[in-house]
Amino acid sequence: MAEILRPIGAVARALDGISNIEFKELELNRGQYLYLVRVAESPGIILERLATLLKVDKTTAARAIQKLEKNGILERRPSPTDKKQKQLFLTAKGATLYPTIQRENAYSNQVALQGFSTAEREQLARYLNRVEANITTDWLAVKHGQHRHY
Amino acid sequence: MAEILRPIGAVARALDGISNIEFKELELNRGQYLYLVRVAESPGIILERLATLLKVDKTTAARAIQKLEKNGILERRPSPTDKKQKQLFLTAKGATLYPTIQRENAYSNQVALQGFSTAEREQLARYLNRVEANITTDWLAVKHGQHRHY
DNA sequence: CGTCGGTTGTTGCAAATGCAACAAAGTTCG
DNA sequence: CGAACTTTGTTGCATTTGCAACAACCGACG
Repeated sequence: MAEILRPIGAVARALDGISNIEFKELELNRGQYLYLVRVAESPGIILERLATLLKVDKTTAARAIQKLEKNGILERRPSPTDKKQKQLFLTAKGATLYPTIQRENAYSNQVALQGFSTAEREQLARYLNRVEANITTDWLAVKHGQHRHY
Repeated sequence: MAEILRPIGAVARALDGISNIEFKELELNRGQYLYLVRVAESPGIILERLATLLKVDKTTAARAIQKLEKNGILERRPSPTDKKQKQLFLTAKGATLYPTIQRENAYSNQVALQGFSTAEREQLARYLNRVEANITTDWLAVKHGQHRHY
């Protein structure tokens, strides 16, 4: 059976490692760029949804967001419809960082896809979206305490 | 341009999160399973190579290995040919954990590839190996302090 | 031989990560 | 309504993670 776990893990760690090093000069700590871009693209998003999108623990996301808020990169506003929720928005300062992150990510994406034809790139993207959908179910289940039997 | 960074990151975090939760009952802490399987498959491997294979910082690998040694899961022996190097081997205890990890990983792999034909699975695996090769160069360069311009 | 660049491994910080356990607000349904 | 369950967010703790900086060894080249 074809094995995809290892290259996916290795590529993800490599790309994340590169980004973390490169974003130090933006004074972004490890992982923070992930949250920043998602808030930029979905203003008003809430913590729980962000954590689910990124597949990180909600407490991890909570603290990353606290840090970003303390550093003046994003702000939290109480949701008008649900007092539990806090909506997330970029500050002006945060908005200035977004294009740089995008440019870096686009570059890494391009490096990752070197030698791929347009058709291959699109096919790979479609495959990966299917894989993500496949694994999301199990991720949520295991996160919520369910046991898988194998 | 097709975007592959995000699904790769999300899938990797999801799979890693699942494995870490499931391997708690083997008394393996976060990430340790990665090192264990590689040592199982390449007895005598050294730290530096392990870190490069996994795309983690060598200090991270060093401490994971120290912990695994302390817990009696693997052992380090001085290399006969190079006094700098320490070769890694599983202990009997470590060897008993390997099949379980393999079974879990195979299951996750199968879940990830649900709905994929055999041909699609193989193609995706080939694509991912190409991506890994593409990104490894940049990862090594950035890790060694080089700047990319984009 | 000896020094000098590359390899391999280690500690010292500082920080992120995530499981438990909780709190508070919402929702469902008798 | 109101109790039970779910959603959303938070702290406490233990741990991993990784950049700097170092030390020891190797190998090549004058």
